[in-house]
Amino acid sequence: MNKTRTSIVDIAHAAGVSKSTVSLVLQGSPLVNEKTREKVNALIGDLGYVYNRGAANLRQSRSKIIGIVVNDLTNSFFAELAVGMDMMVQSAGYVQFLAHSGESVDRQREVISSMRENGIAGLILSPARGTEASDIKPLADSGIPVVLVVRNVPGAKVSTLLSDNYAGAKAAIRHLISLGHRRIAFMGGFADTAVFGERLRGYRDALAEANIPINEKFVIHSAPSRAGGVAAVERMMDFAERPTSALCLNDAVAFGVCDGLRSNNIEPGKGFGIVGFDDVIEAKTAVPALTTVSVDPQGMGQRAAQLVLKQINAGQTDPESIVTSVRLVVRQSCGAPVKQLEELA
Amino acid sequence: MNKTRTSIVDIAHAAGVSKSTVSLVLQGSPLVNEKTREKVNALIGDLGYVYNRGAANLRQSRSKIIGIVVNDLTNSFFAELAVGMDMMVQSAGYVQFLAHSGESVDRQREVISSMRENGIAGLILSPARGTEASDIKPLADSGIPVVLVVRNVPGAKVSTLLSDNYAGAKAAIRHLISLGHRRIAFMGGFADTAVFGERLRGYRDALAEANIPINEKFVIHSAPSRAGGVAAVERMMDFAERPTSALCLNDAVAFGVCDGLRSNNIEPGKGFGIVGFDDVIEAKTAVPALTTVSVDPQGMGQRAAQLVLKQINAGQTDPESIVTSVRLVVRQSCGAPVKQLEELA
DNA sequence: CTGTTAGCGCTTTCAT
DNA sequence: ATGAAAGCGCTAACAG
Repeated sequence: MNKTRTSIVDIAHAAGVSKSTVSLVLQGSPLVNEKTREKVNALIGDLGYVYNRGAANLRQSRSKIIGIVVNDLTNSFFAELAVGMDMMVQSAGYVQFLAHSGESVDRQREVISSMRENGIAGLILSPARGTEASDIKPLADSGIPVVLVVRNVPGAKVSTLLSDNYAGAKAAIRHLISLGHRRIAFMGGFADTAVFGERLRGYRDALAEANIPINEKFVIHSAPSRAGGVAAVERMMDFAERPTSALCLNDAVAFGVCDGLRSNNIEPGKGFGIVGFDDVIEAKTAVPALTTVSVDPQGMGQRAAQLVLKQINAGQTDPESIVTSVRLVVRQSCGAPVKQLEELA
Repeated sequence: MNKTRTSIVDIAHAAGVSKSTVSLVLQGSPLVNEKTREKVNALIGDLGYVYNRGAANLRQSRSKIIGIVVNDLTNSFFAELAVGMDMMVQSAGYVQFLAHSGESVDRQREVISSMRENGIAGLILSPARGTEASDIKPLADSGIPVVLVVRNVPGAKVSTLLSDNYAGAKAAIRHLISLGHRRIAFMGGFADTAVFGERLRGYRDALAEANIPINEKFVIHSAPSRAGGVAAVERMMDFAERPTSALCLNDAVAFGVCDGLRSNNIEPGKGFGIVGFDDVIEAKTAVPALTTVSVDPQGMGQRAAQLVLKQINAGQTDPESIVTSVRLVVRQSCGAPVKQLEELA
């Protein structure tokens, strides 16, 4: 209703004190007389005063706003990630600008610069595909902490949270072993990406750890796609001694493996154990029964938020630190998870 | 790096002009000499100046920030909603505080008040269950436009966007009719909620419109749940003349109907046409093949954003207006949509 | 076309 | 324990 919001001087005037005193009350300073404090607080309620954080920010030249840019909020993985961040940010008394880049680097650039103008104290970025170091350089250089999540940006000297592919693969294989499997394949992908290498290494080490000799034929290379999954199964069908289960490079491959098995009259989950890395590529399509390995997105979000907050409070970003190793969990999606080996058809 | 960001006076000084002139350049005023403008713009680039929108907001006592609070970002419906809002908000040159209340009214209250202190120009709220008019009253009273989406808050005198249940049901029935169906059931729910009434009315009117006599037995009441869907099918199996398709009260019922059909050896989508209202209750579980009627969440988000923006620009909220009727679309989820009647088994 | 001046609402020495 | 005064970075009259 009011043309101008009631301000600190309004209530100072009404209380017959100076605005400095009111400011002290607002900050909960112990220096102020109990009576004055009460009077002031009463007036604050009566006049419907609301603190103007923008003015305070200007004066102190710092803010309690953190920026979050997510490449695809539509993908439930990233939505969960955002929720995790939200939790930490709020409980630290901050607010967040949260924007969706839709995998557009242009959009992302605009949004980041807009957030910068609005005075964010830190930024968490789940980068759009194709993001370059130069996209975040100005921000980082100006002393605003930046934390990258989920995806790496080559050349960017900022803290980054990535999932631990090695540990994830290891966990998956241990899971299969614990269910009685010994002939376990690794399906999908080619040795041309870091991700493939890390996951395969986890596969090898977990098998070695269990004294299971590695059958090199069981590492079945194929396109890291649904079609690739089908192809891998076709390859496998020719083996004299077939695997009883597989770790798939990602969920797309896992879906393809399901397809391939079905067309060979094997029921996935029942006739063959599958664990897929959950990269949530196809999260929007129907999810078949599957056991997946994935990072806990909310947990990752929380950690990311904690990290920016820490850097903000530290007053300076230590741009060299590259953080990794997010805990991975084995979880079941709906339907048929991998069964004990004995129960398989 | 710099202790203090370079400001308008720094570049004014460097350019040998006054800060007012720089300000004018920043605002793209035509009053300023071409040469000066160029010089200033050059300096802006060189000195790495970034506009301090907070200061401007303070001076003008208005902001280009809008607040969005969503009850559950984890639910893909609301995530899409948020994305739709994001689109409009950004392209209008605004930024958004976006927070997740997790269905907690307390959390929601905190978040709203925090946003208020941070000077939002408007608020879009997808209210947590149990939200009361008093939760938004102070904001609205202070002249900040508030728009409610998806859920109503009784007693709140603010603009509200709800889905049009009547039109949705009508669209669904027309769709089934266009596929050749004439014996169409309405499954799930009891006549105790407004939603049920509206959807049933749409069902009736669409049938009437096509001169299809209504068979009251085809309105099969049951719990509005998955179990209720199963029950409805069981009931239907006893009919001498069975329906060939159904509109289900919501997706939960629709899933149950699928279950029920399968246990009677009827393949849903192939042997029986199903359209469900997509309330996205089970969006996080596997989605069976289904044709659904739902509001387009992104579209709804966009409309909500347009509405707040309009009210912000109008300079005053017209608190009486209650907007409804969001367009509903018939869409197919993955798998088997409803077939032409002739193709049914 | 450009400079001067006066704040926006708050915090923060520095006095008192 | 409280007040006076200066100033954060910007805009908006109003002069010139």
